[in-house]
Amino acid sequence: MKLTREQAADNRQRIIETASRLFRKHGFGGVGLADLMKAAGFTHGGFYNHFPSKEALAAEAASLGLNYSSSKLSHTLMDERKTGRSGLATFIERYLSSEHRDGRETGCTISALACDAARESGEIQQRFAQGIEEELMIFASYLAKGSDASPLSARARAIRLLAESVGAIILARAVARGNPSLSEEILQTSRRDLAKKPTIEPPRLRKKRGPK
Amino acid sequence: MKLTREQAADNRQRIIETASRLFRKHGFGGVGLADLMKAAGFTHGGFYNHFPSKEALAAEAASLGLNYSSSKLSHTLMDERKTGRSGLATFIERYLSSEHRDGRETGCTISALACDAARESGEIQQRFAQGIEEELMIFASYLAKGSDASPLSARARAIRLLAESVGAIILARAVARGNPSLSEEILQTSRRDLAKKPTIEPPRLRKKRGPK
DNA sequence: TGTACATCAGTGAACGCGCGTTCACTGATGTAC
DNA sequence: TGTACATCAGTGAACGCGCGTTCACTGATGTAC
Repeated sequence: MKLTREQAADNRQRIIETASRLFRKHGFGGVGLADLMKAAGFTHGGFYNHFPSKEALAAEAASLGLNYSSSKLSHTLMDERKTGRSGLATFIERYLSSEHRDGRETGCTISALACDAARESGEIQQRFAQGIEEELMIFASYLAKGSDASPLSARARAIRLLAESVGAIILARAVARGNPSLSEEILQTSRRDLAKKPTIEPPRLRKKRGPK
Repeated sequence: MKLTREQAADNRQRIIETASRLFRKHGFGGVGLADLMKAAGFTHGGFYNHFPSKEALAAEAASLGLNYSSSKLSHTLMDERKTGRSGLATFIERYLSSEHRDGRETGCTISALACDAARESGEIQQRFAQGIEEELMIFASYLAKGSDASPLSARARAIRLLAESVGAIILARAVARGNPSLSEEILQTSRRDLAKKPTIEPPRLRKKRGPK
């Protein structure tokens, strides 16, 4: 029952794609290989024809998800020329939506698995580092364009933007079924305020409240 | 070998404290009850004398960790009267330190377990919601004090502050062993820029770069 | 206050189950001649 | 181009292991009288 090389490569890819989705949904430890292979349409014995270990698959699956997110982010930001709408605003609206909160399986790999990655091997952390670095560069290049901010400052703003986006959606997910209105509030607040470029934000009145 | 009620209650508390540490380090699924009970100094058979299930312990352990964080945060912010240093600056410096990044076991429960909580039951998510709400109120009350910002705005700023803090340390942890310098950069950038109150941040020069 | 007994937090062995991994086997593909 | 054989991606059963949970048992505590 040997397959053509092409078919075998396709099957391998299908396993990675399935793993990428299931790991995002349940965590690296939350899916067994048997279920995973079944979801991809195979029996679980054949797993080791493609990968040396579950961890190796986890690394590939992480990379796949991270790469997909990067290219999607890049397109979202660049599309502002077509749509005439701020690419950053579009990103924020989508990323901090309740659909994205409820759709870990098909959403951002960083927000779905960053906590798990903290407990994983250096190999997996390297994949995350590459994915995060890629997204930071995309954000920084976008932020540097059309402003006189130095590249350094654009880089710093990219880091803060990613940190707040990831942090907000993780918080919203952590309370989604425990306090839905708090979850919505977190998303709404972040959506509303992240879209404001910090530099456009009007300086607050400094009328100081006297001591006592 | 029955114990006094007081001793039994102490033992129960010791199990929760041990669980709180180990869950933060390894995740809810990353620690077995046998290891957990052993770490607390017991054989694992006695677990069900104290808790109906592992999940029930997870909920108690989450609450314990979250309550501890809240009271620590409250003290850090209030201590600025004694230390003469901005309580917020002290918090940020500690929270986004490499020590905290490397010390999940004794650090913030939200940043250690928020991703896991997203996959857990409503019961555990309720505990997280309570803990997060508590921290938001502490931040908001601090931010509202000594400024003329409306309570609404203080609340919004509290949400963003928590989101960015949590997001930054989670990102830093996800790449700590895969790209240590990126991890440091994320912490440093967030430390440096989060400490600036957004309103104090000087408006950027608007000298616009001409098209082309 | 003293005695008899129920309580219950411990111990340690056992339960079934699902895990990651291994293995013998299959049979169409790809290759050597 | 045709034949003989090695390759290898599948299948499905099995491996040891650790998991959460259960259970019979222990014996000092706490209680009823």
